[in-house]
Amino acid sequence: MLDNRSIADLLRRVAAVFEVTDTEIFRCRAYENTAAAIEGLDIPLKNLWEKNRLDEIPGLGPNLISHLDELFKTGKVKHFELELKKVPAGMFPLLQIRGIGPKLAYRISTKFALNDPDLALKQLKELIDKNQLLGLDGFAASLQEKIKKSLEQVSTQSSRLLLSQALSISEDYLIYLRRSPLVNNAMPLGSLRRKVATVGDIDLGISSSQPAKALKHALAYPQIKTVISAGESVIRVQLESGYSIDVKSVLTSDWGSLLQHYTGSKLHNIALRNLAKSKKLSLSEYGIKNSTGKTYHFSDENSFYAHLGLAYIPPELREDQGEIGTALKNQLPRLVELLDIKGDLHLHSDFQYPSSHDIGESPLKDYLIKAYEKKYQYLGFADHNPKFSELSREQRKKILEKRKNYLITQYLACENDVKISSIKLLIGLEIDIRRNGDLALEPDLIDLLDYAIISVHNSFDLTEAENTKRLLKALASHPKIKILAHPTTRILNGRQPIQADWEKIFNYCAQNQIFLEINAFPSRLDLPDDLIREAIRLKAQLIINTDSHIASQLDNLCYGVWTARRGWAEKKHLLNTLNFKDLQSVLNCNY
DNA sequence: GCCGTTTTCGGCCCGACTGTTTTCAGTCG
Repeated sequence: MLDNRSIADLLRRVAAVFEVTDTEIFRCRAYENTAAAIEGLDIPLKNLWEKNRLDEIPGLGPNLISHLDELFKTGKVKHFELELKKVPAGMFPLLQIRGIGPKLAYRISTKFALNDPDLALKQLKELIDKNQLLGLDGFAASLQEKIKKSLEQVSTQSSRLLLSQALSISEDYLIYLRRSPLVNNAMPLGSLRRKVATVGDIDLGISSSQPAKALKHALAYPQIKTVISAGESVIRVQLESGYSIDVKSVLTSDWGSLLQHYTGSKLHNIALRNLAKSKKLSLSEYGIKNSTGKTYHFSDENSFYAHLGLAYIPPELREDQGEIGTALKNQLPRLVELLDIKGDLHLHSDFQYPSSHDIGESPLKDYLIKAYEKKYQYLGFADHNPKFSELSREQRKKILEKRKNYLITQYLACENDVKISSIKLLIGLEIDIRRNGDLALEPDLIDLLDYAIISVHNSFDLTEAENTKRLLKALASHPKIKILAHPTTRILNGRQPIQADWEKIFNYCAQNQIFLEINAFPSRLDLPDDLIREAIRLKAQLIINTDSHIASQLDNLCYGVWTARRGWAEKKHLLNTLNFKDLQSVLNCNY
C-alpha cells in the first residue's frame, strides 16, 4: 500500500544507499528531508498527487515529483529499484535500530551476507549472541552491547504514544525536576510542545544557573531504568515504563534559545537557519551568532524570533508549512485559544435505551458542574441514534421523546446545585451514516431535534469514490444536519482514516453551513491538522467537540484546541466560540 | 536533489554524544 509512511521509508532507503555508495551527501539530505515532510502529512500524498499539488510540499522538486509520479502510476520507481539493488537487502531493517546508521548497516549486511530483509534482524541477533560482530574492524564489545540493547528495544517497541499519554508521563518527570532548587524552568519540548497527535520520544528542557549539575538531578529520577547516554548538556534515559526521554539543560539566560531549538520541528529549524544564513547569522541552542562571532543570548523565545525579524511563531505552527514566510510578513493567524470555547455539542448522556453504540455514564448534573467551571454557555447532548434494524419507527420515536423528557427533567432538577440559567441545554443526536449513505433515523424524527450530528461508525472498507458519494448523500439528506463528526474515523494507533475526496466534501459543507467536527477525543483528533487547514482554505466552518461519555472528559477539549491550532484555525472559524444567541441563530433552533 | 530578499550556480543547519579515536567518523535530533 502506498501510504505516506511507506513512501517515506522508501525514500529513506534510497537515501541510505546514496550514503554508502558515495553519492553526494546533499542528495541524501534532499531525500531524507522529503521523507520527513511526507511523514508529517496527514493527508495521503496520493490525494495531493491526484490534484497535481505535490509541488506544495517543501523540498519536493521536479525530479522527485517525477519519481513519485511513476510510483503512483506503476507502483514502482525504476531508478529507485536500481539504486536499492546496489546493497544487500538485509541492510534496511537494521536502520531501525538506534545506533546503527547507513554506514554500519552496510558493513554488517555486506560482511555477513544479510540478503533477506525478513531474516536480517534475527540474523543480527544470532551474530551478537555468537560474538561475531567483533570481527568487524574497530568494533569493540561495548558497541556490540549497545546494539544488543537497542535491538531488544526494537522488538518490544510499541506504537507511538498518544499526545495525552506522553503529556502525563512527562508531567510526572517535570514535577520531579521542578522540585530541585537548581532547576529554574522545566518544560516539554519537541513534538510534545508542538502538540503533534502522537509522540515518539519525549523531549524535556530545563534551565539552571548550573546546567550540568541540574542534569545530574535529572539523572537521579527514580523512574529511570537505564541511562542511554549522558553528557554535559543532554541526557537520554529509558524509564521503567519503557519510554525514552531526552532532557536538555542550559543556562537560564539561554532558555529562549533552547526552547526554540528543541521545539523544532527539524524542518522548521532548517528553514529558520536558512533564513538566518541569508542575514549572515547562525542559529543554535545557545543563541544567534553574527558574522563577527558575537553570540546574542535569549532568555525568552519572543526575542529570539524578533531578532530574526519575525513575529513569534506558536509552537503548533512550526512544521515548515509556510509559517516563516507568513511571520516575515507579520500575517500569522491569531490562533484559537481554550478560553474562546463557549460550549460543547457532542456529549453522551446516561439515558438508558437500546442505543446503536455506547452510551454515556455521567449524570447530567456532573456535566453541568464541569461546564460551569469552564464558563460554558451551552451543552449539547448527542447520544447515538436508537438501534436501527431491531426497532420499529414507533419504538424509536418513543425513545427519543422519553430521552428528551429525561434530559429536561434532570436539567431542571439541578437548579439548586448549579446556576443552570447560565448554561443552556440543547438536545441533538448523533446519527449513523449507513453504508449506502442513508441515515439511521427517519426524517420526521430528525425534525424533533435541535440539531443533528452525523458520523460513520461502520463499513470502513469503502473506496474513496464510494465514501465521497456516501458522505455527500448523507450530508444532503436533512436540513437539521449541522455537524459531520470525526470525519475520517481514524483511531490513532488503531484504525486508518477512511479515504474520501475531502475537497468535495469540504466545499459542500462550506456552501451549506455544515460544520466539520474537530473531535477532541485523544485517540481520535479528527479532523487531523492537515485537513483542518484544507477545510479552512476551502472556507468550511469547524467545531471542536469532546465526544464525552463521562463528565471529566470535557477536559479533553484542550486536545481539540491544540489540533485546531496546528491546522491554523482561528476563533472565527469555530462554531462553538459563538455565544449562545448567535449559536442558536446559526443552528436555527428555538430554545 | 532542491533552491533563491545578495545567487538560476553554488551553496546546502548546527551541535551533542559515543566509541575508539590521539583528531575524527558515525549517528542522532
